[in-house]
Amino acid sequence: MKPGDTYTPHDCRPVGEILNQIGGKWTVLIITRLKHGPMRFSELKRLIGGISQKVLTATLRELEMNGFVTRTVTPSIPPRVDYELTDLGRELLVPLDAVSEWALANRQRVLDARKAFFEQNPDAVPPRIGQVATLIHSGNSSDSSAPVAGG
Amino acid sequence: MKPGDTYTPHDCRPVGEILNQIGGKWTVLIITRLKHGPMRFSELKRLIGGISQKVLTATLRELEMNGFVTRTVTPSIPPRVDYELTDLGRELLVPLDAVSEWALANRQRVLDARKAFFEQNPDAVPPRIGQVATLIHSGNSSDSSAPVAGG
DNA sequence: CAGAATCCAACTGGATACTG
DNA sequence: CAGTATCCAGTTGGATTCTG
Repeated sequence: MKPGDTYTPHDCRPVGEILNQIGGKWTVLIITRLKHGPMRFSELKRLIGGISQKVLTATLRELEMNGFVTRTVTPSIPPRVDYELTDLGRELLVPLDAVSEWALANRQRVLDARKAFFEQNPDAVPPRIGQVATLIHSGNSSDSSAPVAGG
Repeated sequence: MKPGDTYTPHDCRPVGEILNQIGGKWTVLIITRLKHGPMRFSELKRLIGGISQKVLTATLRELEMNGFVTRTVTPSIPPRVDYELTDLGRELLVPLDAVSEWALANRQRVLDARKAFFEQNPDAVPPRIGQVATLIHSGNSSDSSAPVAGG
């Protein structure tokens, strides 16, 4: 875009829809968790940690609807359900994984930035929008009560 | 990972924190909107559309705390506030933009998958988790009341 | 084990009014 | 214009209980 041009937000809207799908609080975590192959419901739940059964079920259902994962029921006793990435899901995994990697690689920088910010604005109060930001104020976070993610 | 290995979710947790930060409903939109340079509050609001002033303010504040954007106040009358990506923000933009691009490029495939799913499960009800999924059921979506995003 | 259903507190975010 | 403060309805999601 050359300076002077008016930036036309042409195809912005449609993307927002999809982003809402893949930008859910847990979507990235789930999809990256399925990176290495199919996984059972309980495995996912345990690996992710901090997600309730209700929400995990709902999120998986949504991922299924959007064609990112398949749901395979094995009618044994006890029953067994496996979730696996579809081709579409595996493709989405690529950029999502990049985000995940970035987050892992730059965690400390963000933490530092946050620390610096609060040193300069001692009385600033972290706004809560959208999903919870688990680390919020607390400088460090060897705290293991936080949600999960990564690669 | 070789088969037989137990997948160790080593550094999963910390990343989740960061993901929560950048995975907010509007974060991706805002950051990609700042791609081409600084932008005023009202510009952002208009470009994004569908975001309330309260939430935009809060989200920007959070981005600022995390070191992704700077906030520059020009004490004129009327006042003027510009937001701009920091170095950290510009780095984050890279993977985030990739996600955005992917969403744009694959919108139709997701829509098709959704359509197919609902044809097979006529009585399925889209679960609502996390942020709203604006397109939900409705087959197509030339509907322009949806949120925003993209490149 | 996987998940559906119910209950309910907590939080979110929109609308509105007001300020510098 | 940019933002804060307040009010408040709607939604979310955790806990719990129950089923095949």
